[in-house]
Amino acid sequence: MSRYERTCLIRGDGGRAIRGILDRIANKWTLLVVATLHEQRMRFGELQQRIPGVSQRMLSLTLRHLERDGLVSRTAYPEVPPRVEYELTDVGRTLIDPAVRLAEWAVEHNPDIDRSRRSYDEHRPPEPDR
Amino acid sequence: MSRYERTCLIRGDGGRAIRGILDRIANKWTLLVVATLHEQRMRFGELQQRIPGVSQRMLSLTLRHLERDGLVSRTAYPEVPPRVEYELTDVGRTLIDPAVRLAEWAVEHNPDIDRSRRSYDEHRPPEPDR
DNA sequence: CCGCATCCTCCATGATACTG
DNA sequence: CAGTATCATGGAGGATGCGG
Repeated sequence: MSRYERTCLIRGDGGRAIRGILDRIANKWTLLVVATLHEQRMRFGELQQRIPGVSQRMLSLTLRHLERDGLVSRTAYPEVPPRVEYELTDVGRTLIDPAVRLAEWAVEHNPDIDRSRRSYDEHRPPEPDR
Repeated sequence: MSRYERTCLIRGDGGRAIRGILDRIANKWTLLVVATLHEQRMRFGELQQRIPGVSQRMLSLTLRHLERDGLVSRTAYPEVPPRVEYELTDVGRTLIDPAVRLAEWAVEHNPDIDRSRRSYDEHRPPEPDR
């Protein structure tokens, strides 16, 4: 794949494709939920315990978005007390791979980036006063 | 790499690494700028022409963030009128690969997701009135 | 030509409280 | 247990005008 072809995959159609997927995953919790569910199917409360810091509201919203996109399936059992289990769909599982690539990149280059930021901020000190 | 190890890359340290990289690239323009610069070094105005819809302000902000992170280098030529050229750094170029994976995933699965959304919205019609 | 300053709007996130 | 309802807030993004 040539350099030009690679950028076309990103820039194609004015970037609508890549933007669509970013709009989906580029929020605080989606990838964490997907990664957590990748280990095994799980109940709501279990998910909340395993994802430190997520609120009931945000977990609920995230799961519903994922369900709507067909990346997660939801199964409610008619019991008392209620039990609801979430599970990655086949499509949802395919998202793990590109997400892991991204995580690998992050882990590998975070030191470089942090260093660059410190250097940049040093040469252009932000508001001294105020 | 086992399934557990893969999720660890994403969930490790409570997801801080993946969140960091998402905070960087998960905005409207960053990946488009990186992909466009991947073809060749380029001036500000040329970038703006090649990225449909970007405003001067957002292009300027995006470029400065990328420069701060060390993904893009900026060269200003002391001429009149001013000329400024932007170019991916070595680190910046390494971002293309994971970004392309993501774009491939998007292109491949967008149809599935669109179908799922339509189906979901059909069975749960949103506010009929109002 | 390049790009910063200002003002404004909207949405994602979060805290809290309530319900089946 | 598994959510929804309500309210508050910060930051992303856009429009416009000025400045070197």
